[in-house]
Amino acid sequence: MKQDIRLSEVARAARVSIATVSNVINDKGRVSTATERRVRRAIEQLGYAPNLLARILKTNQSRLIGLVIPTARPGRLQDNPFYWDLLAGIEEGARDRDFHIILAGIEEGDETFAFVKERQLDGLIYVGASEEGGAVERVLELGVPCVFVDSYLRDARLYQVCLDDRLGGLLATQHLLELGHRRIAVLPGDIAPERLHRNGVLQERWSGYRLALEEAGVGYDPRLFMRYPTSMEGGLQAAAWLREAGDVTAVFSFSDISAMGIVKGLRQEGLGVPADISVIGFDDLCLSGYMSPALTTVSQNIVQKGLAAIRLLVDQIEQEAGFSRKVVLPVELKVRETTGTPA
Amino acid sequence: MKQDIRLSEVARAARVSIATVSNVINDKGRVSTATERRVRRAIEQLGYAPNLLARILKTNQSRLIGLVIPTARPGRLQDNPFYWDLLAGIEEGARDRDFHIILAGIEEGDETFAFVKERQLDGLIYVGASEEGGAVERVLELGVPCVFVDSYLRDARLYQVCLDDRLGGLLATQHLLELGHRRIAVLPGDIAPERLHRNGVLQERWSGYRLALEEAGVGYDPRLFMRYPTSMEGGLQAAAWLREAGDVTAVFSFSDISAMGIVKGLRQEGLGVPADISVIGFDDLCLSGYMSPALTTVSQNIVQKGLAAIRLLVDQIEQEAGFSRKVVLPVELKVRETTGTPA
DNA sequence: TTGAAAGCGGTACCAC
DNA sequence: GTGGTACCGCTTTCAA
Repeated sequence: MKQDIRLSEVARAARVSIATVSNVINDKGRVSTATERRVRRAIEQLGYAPNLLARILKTNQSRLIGLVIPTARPGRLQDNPFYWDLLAGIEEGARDRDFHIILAGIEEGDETFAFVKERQLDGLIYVGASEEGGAVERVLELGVPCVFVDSYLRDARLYQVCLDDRLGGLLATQHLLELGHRRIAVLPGDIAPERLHRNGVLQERWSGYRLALEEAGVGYDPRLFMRYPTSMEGGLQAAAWLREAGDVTAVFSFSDISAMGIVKGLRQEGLGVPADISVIGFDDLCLSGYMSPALTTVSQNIVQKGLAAIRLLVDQIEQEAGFSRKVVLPVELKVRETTGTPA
Repeated sequence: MKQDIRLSEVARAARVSIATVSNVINDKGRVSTATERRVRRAIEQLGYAPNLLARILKTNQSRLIGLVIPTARPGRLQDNPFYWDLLAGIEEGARDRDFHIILAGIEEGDETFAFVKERQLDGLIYVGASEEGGAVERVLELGVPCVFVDSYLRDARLYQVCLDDRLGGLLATQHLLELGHRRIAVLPGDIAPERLHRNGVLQERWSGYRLALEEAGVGYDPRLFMRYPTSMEGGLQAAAWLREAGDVTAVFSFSDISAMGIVKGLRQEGLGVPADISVIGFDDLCLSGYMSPALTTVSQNIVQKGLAAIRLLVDQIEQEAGFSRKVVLPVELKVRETTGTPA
């Protein structure tokens, strides 16, 4: 659709030059009150809306932020309602600061990020980036402000938003220990123990788990390390394994979604939660508190996460150097119904 | 960030005019194979990416679609994971057709939709529009292709994607009737019976409910009409009411999210599901099948919904007039664990 | 205070 | 086939 009304027509209607109209629109000041009023009325009457594209072409500021989300990674987006909350926070924050969000689902392997230059994006929020595959390097090469959310990046120069994951791991494990559990299985996700250190988030939660164990003088048993995908399905598989294990009385899942699967699976196998096995998750999805039984979990404010990401990004874009490149959000233990004293 | 490499530099490197480079880029044909190769190599070597904004300014085609989502309406977005699935479908469809999605959370009351003209959007997908407040009229005035998803619009000229809601209502109710239930409560949402006709989706599901009752020769009792918000919280309230009602043996909730709340609430009140009361929902969220007990529901393919919306929109944008303005997606009854024979 | 005019980076028409 | 050039709609010097 073509521009129906443009600057020149407003100018004609107000009997001034286009430069003056432009000055009025951008509040440049140097316009007499009388003319300004004339111009504003003309704008009003004609229902003029400026063409941002033309403006961007000139100013190189698109006020457009790309939200980069790897798709088709099993156990991530499609399966995890977590992302909806995050998105809500990001959109809201962007709107408040007069930015728009452009959605970019990508295949991490072969994405060139051409759209960033093509559409002159002001910045990027990259959710769940991984260090592998080189996608992150390619993004950085673009030279565009970028914030990584829930990514597993060890480079301290990058802007990141994450949680106090270690504390979360600690709190969850301590809670189970205090209840009297000693055989506490752990489900980080679909990852081998020796690769845990490459994944910041999981590594931290893991450290918290180990730390709590140590403080309590409980030895760590590597056989209690489970490896299943971060999804409802993965939780189901973990439940089957738990049943075989026999002596495990509690599980710490690093995500609510798989914790839900575990609870579901355990019950299907005829085991009681928390009667036979206690389950604790991580995330506190909007649904977690409403399950039956309600899930005990480590809570994070996901909407806050989105807001923080936007803030960090906009500060970069507008050169307002923030103090820190990494925002660490707090966690909170929410004790509900899936944990109890061991049988 | 300023354009690092532009057409003119590619032209210089390839020793041709910018017009020729443009012709190569846009596959206009009229270029000799030799020059084309030279140009392509220059593009490659310089890492040139065209500036879409400049192109759009000239061609008026932004290949950008606005996804309009009313925010802050309780019981909608924030609370309902449903939208995440929808979004995934829309983004995927858009990507396949080389469009990008720009997210626009709006307050339905006072949104002017200025961003549509400002950013020269090619089209709009409006999720959950309501006939009230005049937002729809304002959108239509823009003269931009538009598709309404899950909106309650009676104007047959509008492009819409929805479900076979009536069939869904019919199937759900028939299922309960066949199990032997006679006192079947219904929870459409936070809406009065006399206003139901203004809301296409709910009205249709309602018709299905009434129809099934009629076919089975079961009289309709208006006291079984519940009115609570479409959210987990609303379901909880409904559960409290059900307990008071006493003789109700089954409930049909028009959304999974409130059905989950009902199940949760009922159990808290000490009632068994489905032992005392059967519950059936509508949506089939990704989590619904994994709850304990798993929710019986009317299933819709939400991702398909997103894809259909994009198709309908792109057909409009590219003038490929489709047959029909309204796409009605199928529903399917998924019998799981929350329904059974009455006590 | 106001206006004329030179771009921003492309597209497309029209000569050659 | 190829190149010159007039726009697209706005911002921004620089003069008047």
